[in-house]
Amino acid sequence: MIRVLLAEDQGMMRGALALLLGLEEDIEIVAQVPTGDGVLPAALRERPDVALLDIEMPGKSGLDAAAELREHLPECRVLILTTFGRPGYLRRAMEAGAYGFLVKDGPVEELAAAIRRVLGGERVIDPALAAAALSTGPSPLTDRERDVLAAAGDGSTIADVATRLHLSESTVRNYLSSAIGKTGTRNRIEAARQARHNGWL
Amino acid sequence: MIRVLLAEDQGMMRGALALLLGLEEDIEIVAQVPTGDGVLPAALRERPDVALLDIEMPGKSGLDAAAELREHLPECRVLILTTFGRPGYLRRAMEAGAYGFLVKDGPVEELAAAIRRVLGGERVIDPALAAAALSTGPSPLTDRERDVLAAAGDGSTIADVATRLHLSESTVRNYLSSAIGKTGTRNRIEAARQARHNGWL
DNA sequence: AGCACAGCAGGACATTTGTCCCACGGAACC
DNA sequence: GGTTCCGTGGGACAAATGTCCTGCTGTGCT
Repeated sequence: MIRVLLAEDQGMMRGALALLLGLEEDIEIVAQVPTGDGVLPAALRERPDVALLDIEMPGKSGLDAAAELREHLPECRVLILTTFGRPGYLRRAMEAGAYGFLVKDGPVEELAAAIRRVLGGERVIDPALAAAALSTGPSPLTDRERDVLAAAGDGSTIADVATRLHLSESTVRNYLSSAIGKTGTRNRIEAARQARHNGWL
Repeated sequence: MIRVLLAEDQGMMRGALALLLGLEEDIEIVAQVPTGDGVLPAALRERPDVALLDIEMPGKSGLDAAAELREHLPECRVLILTTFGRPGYLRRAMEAGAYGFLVKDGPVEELAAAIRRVLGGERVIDPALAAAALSTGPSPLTDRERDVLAAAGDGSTIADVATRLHLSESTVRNYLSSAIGKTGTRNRIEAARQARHNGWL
């Protein structure tokens, strides 16, 4: 029996996947968690063979959870399952020690197959996505540029961001300008969109 | 047998739901479509009893598809299934003649139950969501304000929007200013966020 | 006929945003 | 010891944005 932990915030998706995987004779869902923070405790308790992690979740992201798992439960194989095939996500997933990266667009049959392959030590990655990740390259943004861009992307003014990050307005302007330059966009909104699209935030 | 049409763009979700509903003894998935445009043709061909429609899909939205169904196949009951419980979505779903409105957060068991209830002529709506929809009120935006806000919310400049909508820059500025005022926000980005959040776009 | 309101457009003005300078301290890497 | 980044700030300036006003048309309602 392959013991699987399932982390996914959307109730219906989580329930459907659990039910579905439960139908496989060799797979057993030993834990279901709806948040990123719940992953490590549940994993330490249940010791699953494979962790199936969504990225966008309340609390910690699935990528952060993957990094935690590698540190505290390295024998547990991580399989990322996400809505968005962002190049930066794939890159970060690999850096966090994930064994596989699936997008939710594919057919469901892929899922059980991927779990088995990952358990066998194989890497499971959509080739097209891998190519995109390589051609996009790593994020050109520095840490602070990323922070500022993330904080400014929701319509906050420069003054807001400065207050929130304890920076001067000048500094915020400078980081934004630099982020806009590096992303080749025309303003902070496009820059934030672009960065988000690439999985850089 | 309840004949169900399933429209959902995300492959894994669609597959999982189809499999799941197929397990129910009284439910049969007679069509699966990944786009809004595919709904009506498939419905006319298969004559389902219930149409289970996602809202955010490529092509037509599920809300538009619901309106089409009411016109061309009024005996088919529409059940909206969406990720986002936006007040404006619920309002528009009701106006489009939907019988039920479910968010994907709930448990999967809800789904089959909702299908049966909708077929029985019952309305299925999350009470909390209904309250939110009523308290939020209808969209205060005029058609053009909505168009302009939607076109400007992605980082486009005023000049871009003016060109795209064949308006003068002055007009675009005026609509934006008015939309910002009506939403009680500070700039176009916040206004667009707010409007999107309420399901007004 | 009168009124309100949507759609459209222009002008004037203040504020915000984006760009390009400069500067300083610290860390990392020769 | 020098060089090159990053993080942090300031100032000056141009461009974009947001506000407020005026004006015109058409439609619908009373």
